[in-house]
Amino acid sequence: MTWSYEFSRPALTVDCVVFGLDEPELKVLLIRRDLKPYRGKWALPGGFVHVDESLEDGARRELREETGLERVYLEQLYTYGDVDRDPRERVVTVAYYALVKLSDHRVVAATDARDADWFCVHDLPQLAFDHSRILDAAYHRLQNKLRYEPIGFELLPKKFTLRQLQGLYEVILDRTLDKRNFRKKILGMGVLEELDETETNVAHRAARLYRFNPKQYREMIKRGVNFEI
Amino acid sequence: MTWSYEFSRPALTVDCVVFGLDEPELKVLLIRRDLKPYRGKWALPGGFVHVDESLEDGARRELREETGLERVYLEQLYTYGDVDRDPRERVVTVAYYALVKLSDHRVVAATDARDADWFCVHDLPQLAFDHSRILDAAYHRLQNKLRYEPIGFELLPKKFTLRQLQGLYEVILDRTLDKRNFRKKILGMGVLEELDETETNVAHRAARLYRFNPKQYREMIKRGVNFEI
DNA sequence: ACAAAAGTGTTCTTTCTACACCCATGG
DNA sequence: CCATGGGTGTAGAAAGAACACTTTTGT
Repeated sequence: MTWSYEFSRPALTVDCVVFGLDEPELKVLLIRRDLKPYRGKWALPGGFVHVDESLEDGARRELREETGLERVYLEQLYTYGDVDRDPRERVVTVAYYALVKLSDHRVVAATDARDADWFCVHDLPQLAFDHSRILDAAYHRLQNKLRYEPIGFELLPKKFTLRQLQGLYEVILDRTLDKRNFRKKILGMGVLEELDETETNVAHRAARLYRFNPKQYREMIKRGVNFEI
Repeated sequence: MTWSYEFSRPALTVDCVVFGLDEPELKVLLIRRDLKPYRGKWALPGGFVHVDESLEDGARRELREETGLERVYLEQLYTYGDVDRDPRERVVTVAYYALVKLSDHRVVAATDARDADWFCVHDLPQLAFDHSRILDAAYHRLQNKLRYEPIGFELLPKKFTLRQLQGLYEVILDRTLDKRNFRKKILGMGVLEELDETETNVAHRAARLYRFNPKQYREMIKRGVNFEI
């Protein structure tokens, strides 16, 4: 461990894969680059880490600056450090993924006079740098994590129907689920609060609304039961 | 994304949590610091990332330089970037964990005239920096990963008994397993090759030796079956 | 012959999977 | 009254958990 190469450090950035549910589709927020390498190509929101902010703070700051998003679920994904992943110079990036409630964040784009847009996870444009690879990893992580942690609720409005929840699982896991088994399982865990409210403005029987109860979830964990769909 | 702070980049290091099985104990390899902050304290092997090497290459180089270990199983764990995690200056570290066959690497210490030693995972000294936190995270990752990926074999000699394998799972998962159910499950997966050899030098009936077959494992994955203990 | 660990099946319980009809509501 | 999705239970299959004795070998 020496200090000798002090003058040639890799640069450090953060990049965020932002997922949003635009029922019935799962989408990702991308930004069109207006700078030199890959100019005009779509890329993940992100940027350089400041020397006086933590990695997560940096990721949140970049999200705010580039997309206007705040207070989202954010989790570190992986760190990418191939020597030639940026043609300009050595850049190591710490990738995060975020889950946002599109219901709360309808208007997102162009905050920074930049071109930003939501793309279907299964119909993505070519991306700058190694961002496709990062996005793939984020999607796989989301698929895995969804199965044993209650992160799906981060993508739905606070009040939702069981049908919405099931649709969310189906689109992310990319397979159909049995309606009765799904309801049995999720209700059996006792982490959903049944509300005295139903959907409105639907041309058929209105579905009951539910709310995720994090307190009940934590108690369930303490009991040693684990969330799993 | 600007280039304006070019002159104040965080430093970038890699640190490795090296696990080894010293039957019946799970151990971790630590190095005693001989430099300024936390001098004399135990720490994870690691050091600065060179500008012309990938993160994983850096981790492997540091492992070689500080512990003499080569060709080990290595996987990225998490990146730690709290602003004050190093008292000298801003240092972001990409943590890896490694699994080594102690049978192949009996002699490890002092390669670099440094003090290195193996410690029981459940009886660790105070560590420098935030290394305790990193080690905890690595141990949890190992516990989780062990349950659904065949990484345990990285800690055993090529030929091993079912008892050794079970002991490995028990010490890492920190609970006892039923012998018959364990054998049924692991043999039922068809990824172990039964050898025509048995233990030697034991004061009781000698157990049969087995070998992990990665090819059979890959075929099992292709069939959509998943490894899970 | 004894100590020490190897090796081996069955039963019960729990969880998972597959599957079809009536109901409520809005148009 | 009809179209649309909401809501509900059961039976069979598979997986998981609990459990005890005989065999082999070295000393």
